[in-house]
Amino acid sequence: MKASSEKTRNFFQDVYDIVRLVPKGRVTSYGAVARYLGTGMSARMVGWAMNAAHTEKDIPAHRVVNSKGLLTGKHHFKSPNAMQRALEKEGVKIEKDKVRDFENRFWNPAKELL
DNA sequence: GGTCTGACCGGCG
DNA sequence: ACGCCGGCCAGAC
Repeated sequence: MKASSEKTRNFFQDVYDIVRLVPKGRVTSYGAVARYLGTGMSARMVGWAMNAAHTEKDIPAHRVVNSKGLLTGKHHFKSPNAMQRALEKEGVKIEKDKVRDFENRFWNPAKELL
């Protein structure tokens, strides 16, 4: 039986892996990743994992937004505009801190990684 | 070992 | 349309 510490470690690992798999020009939501991991409603954990991730790991956290397509995590980046700039650089248009055509740009791990 | 917070989500007034 | 509320999980003090 694996220790609970290893379990949590997998949780972070999974989040990193999924975010890394997000193709350019696509965005995903914390809730979507959370659901894919089976955490269900605990989408907050996903964002939390990101906080530790984007600083040291090469995680494109800028491709992860909330269910509304809002760049909620931009304030946690080196610069608040860094996230928006990164997304626009990849072809994602941002309008007032929210992703344009969010539903169209949405990348569902549970569906794409099916 | 108890308490608080956190890059969320969905529901309700 | 907007604001407030609880819920849920895991880590930090």
